[in-house]
Amino acid sequence: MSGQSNLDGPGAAEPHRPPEDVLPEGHTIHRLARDLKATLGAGPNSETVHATALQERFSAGIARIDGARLLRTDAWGKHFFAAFRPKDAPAGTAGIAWLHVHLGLYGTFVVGRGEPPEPKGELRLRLQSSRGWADLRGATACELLDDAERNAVLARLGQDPLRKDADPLRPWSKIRRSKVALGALLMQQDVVAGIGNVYRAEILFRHGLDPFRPGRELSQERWLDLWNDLVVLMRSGVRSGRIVTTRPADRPRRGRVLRDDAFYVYRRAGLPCRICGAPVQTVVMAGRNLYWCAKDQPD
DNA sequence: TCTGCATGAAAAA
DNA sequence: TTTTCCTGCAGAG
Repeated sequence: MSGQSNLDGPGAAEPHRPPEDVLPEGHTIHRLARDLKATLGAGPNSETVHATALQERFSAGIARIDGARLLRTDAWGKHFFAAFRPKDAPAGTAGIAWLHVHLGLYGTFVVGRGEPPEPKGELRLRLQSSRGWADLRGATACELLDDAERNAVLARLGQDPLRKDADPLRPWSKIRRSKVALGALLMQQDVVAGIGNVYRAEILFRHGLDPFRPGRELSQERWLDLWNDLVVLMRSGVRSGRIVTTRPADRPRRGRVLRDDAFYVYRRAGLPCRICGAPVQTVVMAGRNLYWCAKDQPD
């Protein structure tokens, strides 16, 4: 759970509980970038933002963006960036300070309008304007970067299906030569940025692909099919704030998708496959639990 | 109350 | 490949 916003519901100023089924992968971070900008306000003439680092150990230098103007927000894969112009910085692009956040496994960045709730628990960073607030907890990375340092982070990342200018042939040039299993390749952020353990399992199922098959045995046509599907699924994830990969025809109930119906194989070890009824398999691959159906993923 | 596990990734070995 | 780190929750007892 993380990167949620409560912009959609009524009473948005109230502290809210995140939906149980929010699983932060790349879509969460893109949604966060959008919500944070909309909530705090961003641009060259926007009001300044109050930044409070409540765990200085993880937030060295954050004081520099206290009273700074938020210019814009951005996401690449699972990395969140916010551009600030500090009070003492000259006009132009020089002196821009980038807040870089990576939520890791436990991080949450909760955004809300109106007055923020009383800070409690392990609050790491709070951003606040007259319009709203954003509270960060538990993130792996929370730091200020200059342009060069930000570029170094971006240089380590592969193409992000959620970015309009993403080129699927760039990851393909790695995959087509790789002996590494497809299920491991998809988790490598320098191949495709933003896929996490849920999208990995689900996209392989949707395309009938054997997670153990080496990348180089995949055809370009099937790779592009997979990529295009990823774009659709992840964009839907940004809109709804949750991951749903099952097709309506494969769900037992109509209406709002229940958590139990949202996935084909993720966390369904031992349960019957929605298509063939065979038990869903699980094994640790690339350090994470992989789920798949041996019968429906033969290729 | 205690334990283990979870959406991640860097460091250590 | 294994360990480590950050937090919150569910399930066991």
